[in-house]
Amino acid sequence: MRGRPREDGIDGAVRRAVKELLAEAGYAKCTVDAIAGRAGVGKAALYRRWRSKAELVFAAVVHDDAMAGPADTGALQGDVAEVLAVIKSSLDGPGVREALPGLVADLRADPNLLAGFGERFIGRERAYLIEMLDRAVARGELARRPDPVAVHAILLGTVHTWIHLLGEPMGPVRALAPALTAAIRTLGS
Amino acid sequence: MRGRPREDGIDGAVRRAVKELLAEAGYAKCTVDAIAGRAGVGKAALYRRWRSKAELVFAAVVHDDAMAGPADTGALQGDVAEVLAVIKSSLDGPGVREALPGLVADLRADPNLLAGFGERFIGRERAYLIEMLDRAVARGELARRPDPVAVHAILLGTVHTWIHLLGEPMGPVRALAPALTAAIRTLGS
Amino acid sequence: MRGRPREDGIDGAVRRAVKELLAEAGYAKCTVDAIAGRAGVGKAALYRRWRSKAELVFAAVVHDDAMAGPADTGALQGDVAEVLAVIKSSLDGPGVREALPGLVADLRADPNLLAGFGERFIGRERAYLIEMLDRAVARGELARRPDPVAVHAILLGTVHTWIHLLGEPMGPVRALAPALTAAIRTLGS
Amino acid sequence: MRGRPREDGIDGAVRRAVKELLAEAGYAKCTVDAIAGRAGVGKAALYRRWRSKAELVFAAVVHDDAMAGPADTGALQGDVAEVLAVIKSSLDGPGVREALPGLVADLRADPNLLAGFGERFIGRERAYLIEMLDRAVARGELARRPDPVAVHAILLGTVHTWIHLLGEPMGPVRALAPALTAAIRTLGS
DNA sequence: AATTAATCGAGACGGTACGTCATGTCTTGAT
DNA sequence: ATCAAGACATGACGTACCGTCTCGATTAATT
Repeated sequence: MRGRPREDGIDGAVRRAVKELLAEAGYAKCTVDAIAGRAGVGKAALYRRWRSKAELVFAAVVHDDAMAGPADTGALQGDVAEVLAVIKSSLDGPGVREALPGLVADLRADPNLLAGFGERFIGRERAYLIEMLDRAVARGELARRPDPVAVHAILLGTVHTWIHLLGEPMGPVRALAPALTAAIRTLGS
Repeated sequence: MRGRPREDGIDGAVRRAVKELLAEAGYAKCTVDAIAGRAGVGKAALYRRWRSKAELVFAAVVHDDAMAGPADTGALQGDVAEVLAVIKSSLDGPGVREALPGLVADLRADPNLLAGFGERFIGRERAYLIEMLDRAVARGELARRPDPVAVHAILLGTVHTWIHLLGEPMGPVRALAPALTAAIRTLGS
Repeated sequence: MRGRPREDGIDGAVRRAVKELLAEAGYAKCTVDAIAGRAGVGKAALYRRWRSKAELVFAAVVHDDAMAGPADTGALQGDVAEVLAVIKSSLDGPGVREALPGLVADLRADPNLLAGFGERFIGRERAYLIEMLDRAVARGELARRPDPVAVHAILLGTVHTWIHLLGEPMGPVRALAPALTAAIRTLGS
Repeated sequence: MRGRPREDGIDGAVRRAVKELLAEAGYAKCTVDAIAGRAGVGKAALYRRWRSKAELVFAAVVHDDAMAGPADTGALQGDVAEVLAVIKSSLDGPGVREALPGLVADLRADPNLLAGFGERFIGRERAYLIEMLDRAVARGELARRPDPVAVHAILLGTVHTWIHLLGEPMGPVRALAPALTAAIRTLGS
């Protein structure tokens, strides 16, 4: 016997409720009870799916369809511009802006969460970058592949810090592409 | 009537207690009650000195001598290396590593805190960078002064994200100086 | 169309499970889920038979043969002793001791339940007492029939309170018969 | 250093809130949150004073001023009438009627509570009865002192069961005094 | 034999209460 | 006016229970 299967609509309703509440009220006011109420769902259904509020919000906000796949523009600077756009969209969507700092803070407290985040978010982005760098090497734009961690820090870091630490509006991300491409070229020379 | 003057040893005892608790248990377990207990101090004494837990931990963890002043090395790349070193030391000290994500999260929740932090930390660093960039323009290394916010995002972002988001050990920061200098040159050309 | 008939063994398995859980853990820990699990039965099967946990436990714990029928001993004091014995056996069986206070509490909360209980348990006992009193009047032992509610309160109350409120072991119930018979005689004089 | 002393008004405000809620909505709706809200008190203040909801309601409902002291009327039947009145007032006051079944149920679950109840309520009442019986023996109304537990069961049980189990309105308790006095006389002959 | 319909165990669902914990404020008596 | 101690209001968290509902499988009586 398998028992009653989990209802389909709940995951979606919860994700929607989380994003709405984050946008309306911020991470602090985004209560588990409020989420359940907004989604028309009992708290038990939430904790059956996610082990804590952090996991719940994380799952709602880190959308799986981000980083769909590497886009090959034929030149390193074009690829960098693409990556920057994807990174920005994944850090600046509705809800993410408000949630991310709180989420990153919760990561430190829960090793399980940290591992999941590293694997699902950082790891996938890293793989994308490695492909991009390897293509540039194959094309002859880079003499050797630079340390992917350093490249990751430069690209993700610039966008993430601009949005979440400096607190100033960020213009079009493409404007950064030439400068950051130059940095990558220096690392790969 | 001036009343009893504030006791001297409290600030130091509190800073020590905060750092110990951060190292032992992380930001979440670093409770205000725990801090007061560890420091042998009443909570009122804490809130008489700092307005919130975030201010308290911030004061305990960010050393004021971090941004002592701009060091003029005579060349842009040297200045960048200096700045990176200062940034890293201010983000990677004992306690900061554990505290910073939680601190940044609290910042979002409280606009007052955000303003204070922006002024005291971001603003000072920004001023430092502007001096550095102006010197490079004067020297002829840059055709014009690039947007300081962008430069700030690149330098602070790379270090901050490497340490606090990627979760991988960061090598000597000087190795990044050439690449990030190249980025700045591109922005200022 | 009649569909699949109810399985035979379920009632018995449930009663056994309820009694075991009451004895092991008391009324509070005697959860509906625990009962279902112990009896190897789904919760739906329980709620198909009884409308609430209170009904379920009540049915499991109160044996229907308790109030089999009035026993005519030929004298009021003998009848009282019989009634007391029946009352005690219905309040002191295995499981009842642990369950009754919780059951009575649930009764207060649900008027439907209260009505059902009153009819099935109190009412039947009351009818028995009325028969007994009428026989005594017919015999000439009582001048008139006293208020059956008062008699009920005296007989049931003494046993019920001794067992469930005073918390002290109760000796043979026959010892009480002369005293309580005297009380009834006073009421009926 | 002793710290801030507990506020005086809280105990009283809580007791009042509990009684009001019990009278308005019954034991089930008498939530801890509702009590705290009605009393204008935080939940922490409640759990600082009582370890559970049961202890809280118990303290609010079992008033210490009940059973102020034995009243000597000069005759056993008068004393019995007095005791019955006191017992009834302690079981039928505002709030008690609704709370008692739930409270008695909770007693079974918590041995600490059971001990407290036995000592503070049953024990005090028992002592009262013993005095009453000894006076009757001294007066020559009884040949010997009957078992106080049996007397307790008869007096408390009749009233308690009438109110809380039979669910019928109880007339003036004095009407029971002659009958129950006869029972006691029989036990003490 | 095929259909129909009520049952079965398993377990997810909404609702609601509980008891714990953290923050920032306030109140003692003492210094 | 400050100190240590600790009580206070507020409000979120995660757990537990109840009674309902849904699933696929099983079982008989009716077609």
